[in-house]
Parts: sequence; structure tokens; C-alpha cells
Amino acid sequence: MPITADYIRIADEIVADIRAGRFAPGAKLPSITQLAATHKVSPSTVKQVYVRLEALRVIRRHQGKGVFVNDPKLWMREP
Amino acid sequence: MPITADYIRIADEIVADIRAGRFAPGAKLPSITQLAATHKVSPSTVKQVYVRLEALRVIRRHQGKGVFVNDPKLWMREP
DNA sequence: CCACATTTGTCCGTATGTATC
DNA sequence: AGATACATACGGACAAATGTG
Repeated sequence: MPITADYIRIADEIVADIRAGRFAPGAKLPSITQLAATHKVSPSTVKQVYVRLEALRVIRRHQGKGVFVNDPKLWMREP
Repeated sequence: MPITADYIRIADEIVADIRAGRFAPGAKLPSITQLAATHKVSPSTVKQVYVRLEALRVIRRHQGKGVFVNDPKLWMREP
């Protein structure tokens, strides 16, 4: 049974949170520092989470402002 | 005109290479060390390239073997 | 306008582990 | 056994954008 990497697990949790409505489209996600603290990982790891979610178009990163949830219509898809 | 980050520029070049047929589906991409050398960036930056391309499903990373091109049908799309 | 704190952006270097050849 | 290659995580350094006072 493979253990999932932190940066993928955390990314998946954020996607699940969005799908569950715990983060609305346009909402600001926790800062890198905060997320690192709550998940007990380094800021570098959280940055990688956000790089991944940005590639998936789940979020937009905005330097100096924060990280924001994209409209799910932009990224939701089957499979 | 904003300058693009290395890890995005390199990722885009690889996608362009695939679209142009310079890398066929299933082909093995250059190793991280090689790609870092030819682009004059650090291995860390190339890893970030591959994390991004994996999220976009352009490639599969296979520990100990290499990085391979996915079938474009898996990831090509109109935005 | 300026100073400051906060936040993300990018890149680098290192350490350790695991898989493959 | 040894070499090669990717996997993950961490830490640091500096830049750039933003907001506040």
C-alpha cells in the first residue's frame, strides 16, 4: 500500500474542501505559512502544493495578496 | 511584457516539442540532470517542471526509470 | 512619498529514501 | 554490488507585489 506524498495529499484535501463547499469560489485560501503550520510541513512543501493546484487550474496565486479559489467550472472534470 | 519563470517556460517548451512530434507518446524524456544542464538551471527547477507537467498529465514520472510522455489524447484540450 | 510588514514567486542546494538497471 | 535516476522534503536567500500607516 503506497503512502501518498504530503504535497499530493494536502492538494487533494484542498480540492475536497472546495468540492464540499468549505471554500467558495473566489475565497482566499490560508497563507503558505499558516498551511505549513497546520499540516506540520515546511513552507516549501506548501508552495509545491500550490504549484500543483495552479497547474490544475484549481487556484490562482497572486503575489502579495494570497491564493484564491477558481470557479470549479474551470477545472472540474471527469475522470 | 512579463518575463516567464524558468519552470513554466521549460514546461511549455516540452509541451511544444511533444506537439511538434519531437517527442513521441511513450518516449523517455531527458533525465533531470541532463535537462538541468542543457537549460542551465538547477535540478530542483527541473523537478518543479516535472511536477507541473505531471499535474497536467502530460508526463508520467517513474522512479528509477525516467520520465515518459503520455498519450496526448489524455491531456490535449482547448482552453 | 516613504517605511514597514506580510505574502507569494522563484530558484537553489542538500539530505535521504526508493526503484531500476 | 554499484551506478543511475527519480521522489520527497526541508531550509534558505532574495525578489516582487500588496496593503497599511
